Amino acid sequence: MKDLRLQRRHEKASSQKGRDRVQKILHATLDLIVEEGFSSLSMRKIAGRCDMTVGNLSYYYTSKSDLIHDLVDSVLQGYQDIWDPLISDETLTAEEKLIAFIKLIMEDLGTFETTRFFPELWVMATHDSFVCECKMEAYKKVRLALSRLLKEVNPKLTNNSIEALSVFISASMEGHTIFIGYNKSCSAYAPQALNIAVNTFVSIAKNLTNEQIQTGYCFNALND
Amino acid sequence: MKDLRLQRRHEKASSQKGRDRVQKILHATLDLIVEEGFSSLSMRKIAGRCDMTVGNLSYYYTSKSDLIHDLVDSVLQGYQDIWDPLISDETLTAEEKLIAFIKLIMEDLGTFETTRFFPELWVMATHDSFVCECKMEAYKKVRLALSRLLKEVNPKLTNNSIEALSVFISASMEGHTIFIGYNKSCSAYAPQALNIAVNTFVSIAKNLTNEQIQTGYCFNALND
Amino acid sequence: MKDLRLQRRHEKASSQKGRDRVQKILHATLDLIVEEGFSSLSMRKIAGRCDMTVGNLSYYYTSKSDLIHDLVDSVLQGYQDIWDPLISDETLTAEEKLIAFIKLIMEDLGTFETTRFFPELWVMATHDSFVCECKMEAYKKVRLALSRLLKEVNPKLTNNSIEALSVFISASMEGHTIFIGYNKSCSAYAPQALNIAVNTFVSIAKNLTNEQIQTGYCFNALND
Amino acid sequence: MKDLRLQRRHEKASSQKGRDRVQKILHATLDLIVEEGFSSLSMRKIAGRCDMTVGNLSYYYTSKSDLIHDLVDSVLQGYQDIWDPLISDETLTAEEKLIAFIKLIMEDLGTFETTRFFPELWVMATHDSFVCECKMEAYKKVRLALSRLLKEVNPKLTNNSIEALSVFISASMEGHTIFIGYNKSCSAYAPQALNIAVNTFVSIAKNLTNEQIQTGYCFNALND
DNA sequence: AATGAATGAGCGTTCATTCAT
DNA sequence: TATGAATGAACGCTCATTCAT
Repeated sequence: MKDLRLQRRHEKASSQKGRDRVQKILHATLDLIVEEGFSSLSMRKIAGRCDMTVGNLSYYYTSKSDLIHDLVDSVLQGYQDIWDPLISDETLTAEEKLIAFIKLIMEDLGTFETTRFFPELWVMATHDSFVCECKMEAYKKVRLALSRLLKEVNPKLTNNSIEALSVFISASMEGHTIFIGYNKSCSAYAPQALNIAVNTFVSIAKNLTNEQIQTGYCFNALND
Repeated sequence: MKDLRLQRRHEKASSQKGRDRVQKILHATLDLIVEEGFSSLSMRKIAGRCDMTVGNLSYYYTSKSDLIHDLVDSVLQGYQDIWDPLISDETLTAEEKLIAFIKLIMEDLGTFETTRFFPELWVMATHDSFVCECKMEAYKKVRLALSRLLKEVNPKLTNNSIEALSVFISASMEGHTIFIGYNKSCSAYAPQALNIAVNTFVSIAKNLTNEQIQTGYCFNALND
Repeated sequence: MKDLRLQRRHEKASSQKGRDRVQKILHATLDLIVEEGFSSLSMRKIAGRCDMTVGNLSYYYTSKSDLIHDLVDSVLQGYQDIWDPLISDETLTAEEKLIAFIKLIMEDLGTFETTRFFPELWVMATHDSFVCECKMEAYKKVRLALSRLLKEVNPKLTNNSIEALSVFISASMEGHTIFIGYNKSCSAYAPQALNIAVNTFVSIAKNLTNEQIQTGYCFNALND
Repeated sequence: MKDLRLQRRHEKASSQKGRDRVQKILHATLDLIVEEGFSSLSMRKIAGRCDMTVGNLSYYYTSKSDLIHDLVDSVLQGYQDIWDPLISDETLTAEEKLIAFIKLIMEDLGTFETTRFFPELWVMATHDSFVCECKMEAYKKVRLALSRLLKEVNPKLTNNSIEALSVFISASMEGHTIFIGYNKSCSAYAPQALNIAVNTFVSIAKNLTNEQIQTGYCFNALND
């Protein structure tokens, strides 16, 4: 996630210095989460990374959860900024966009930051309703974009089927984080996994029927 | 994960009382991780749940990580115990086993404990090499079982393709934890996701070619 | 050790309040070691003596050993500050300085703080390399000063003999700590011990030969 | 102190097994003190060294201080057993015994166990009256033996002068522990220190006058 | 004689937070 | 804006001791 911009509209970010400080804090926090995990994150460590005192850090963020919330919001917005141009690219067909989107996500999830950040996010979201909200919103946007593409590719599917398919494709891609993510045990299979993903997702987008999605498994339904 | 048995061969488990205590500790620990998350787990909380003193808890587990390791090992073994009978069931064909296995996992991942435990496990594994080892071993066994079934279903695939497919299917299923897991935002789509999963995984198991897996996406490759 | 000044150049000693606090902490720590021994010293006791919380104490000294090291360094420097003026006093002859130095040390070792602190230091040094280093350095300086005086008093001695003599005199004096130190069982003999020490050390400084030091005991060697 | 025998007349030492156990405990305790210091000694560590449980250790020694007291008593008695034969050896003159005694002590203090144990003893004695009593008694016996020899060597000295001289010689020798003891910074000077000690102590035993001891330093008193 | 189990206090350390300056 | 200082609670862990069996 090289291009991740943590741009905040923080209240203390009125002056240039304030904006810089907030940026520094957010980057330091993200780095620490990604390197050492959320569970060992502390205000002291963040302040240390920024060469500031704890007291001063408290000036910018009244509480730890304030900071976490701002960070999560900011990081997820950063991803949004990467996806958006692709989704709204009018030079591509729906299928091309679908393939490009799959590639984008599957490749991003192999980067160090994404591999480390998202599992932390999933856990944080379980125990923090604000983070949960942010996470849900972000994933919802992904599914919405996906749904639009799927609808175009296979107009016969009902809205419910489309949405179910979006969930399946999103979930399947995200799941790869912990298998072919950065330095994970199956990283070697990342290229093949991408191939399988593209082939599979495009194929089911085109061929899966409402009946298969809603009623269950019909032997040989897909391949005759 | 209703049947999860945390049976430990702990050194202090020589007497009945010792064995009971260890069981109680492991269950309390699992409950706490599942309810409040690993990052807020403390020896004091565990001891409190077991109506024992911290000192006494320390008698059974010298260190917190000792306890965590025993727990993780124990929980993952519990899953093994659920999968094993199915994998070795000789009354079913490979395809039937594959379908049953997919169902087993997709349904289990909707239970409260699994939904909560696994994301915590993924995070723990990132920062604890023993937990990482356990996790990898457990997933490896799943992929091994999967690979055997896939080989039977589609003997034309090379070992590398088989393994890549195992990774893809495992990852795709695991990914559903955070979407259709217990009380997650897409839980309503759990039945459809299962249908899609079964249809999709069986289909790609049968029809995907080595070329598609190894070389990339060929337009219309799957559906003509 | 009445004049012992625990002047620290501690990082937290930038403001007056910080400097005062650090002083208070060091004094409290020294007092506790001297009264109750190093083995029963605790951060809580130190904080209690200073009317501060443990948390605040930790603000000044990140770890217990940090504090101990600063203390030891500081105390030993304090002794240095007492000896130095005497050693460099140009109004006295070497013999007069030697006598004055012996008196200074033998009398100091009868004070409560010295009697109690040094045995603790010897033990600490055995199990803490930093303390060991400090101790060695301090004693080395004493022997160096002693060696210079001895060389002047008896120029015929080789450097090795001089140093051996310094070791002997230092060791002999230090050993009195546990016999004629404050409230020790032989405190009553302190005046006589001082007399013997002065007479003996001056005598051997003047009369001992390289041969006696290097080769061993020659009957009647000293007294004819 | 290779020959150190820790022979106890412990109440539990009625049976052979009981005696063996007590021996094992005492040796383990001494080893731990010598290796890691009294301040880090714990019942657990002792029990561990003896391959017994804490509970069983408590059967032999009701409390930690019980054990320490028994150990100290036992160790000091062990030294006594080494000195006694020399002191009562009737084939030697007083001066020869004096020299032998000095050598015995100065050489013993270079052994690992003595170097480590005695400083710990000095510190323990400061904060434990029983240990203090034991230590005083042991040193008293040394001084008594020394006094007898000194009286023979120099009958003109008054009892007070004799005792003062004993204190001086004892203290001087003991002080060498922390300078030329096992692995100490001046260990290289051990041979010379022994030479100086023998020459010096024999010389002052023969030549020091009551006046020098009681009244102070008279210039050139010793050497004309 | 020996074990396993338990207690309760204490340890050094880290923490988020607060606040005067 | 920024610092230094302080609090009070919690952390994982070790300890001597006790006691039923």
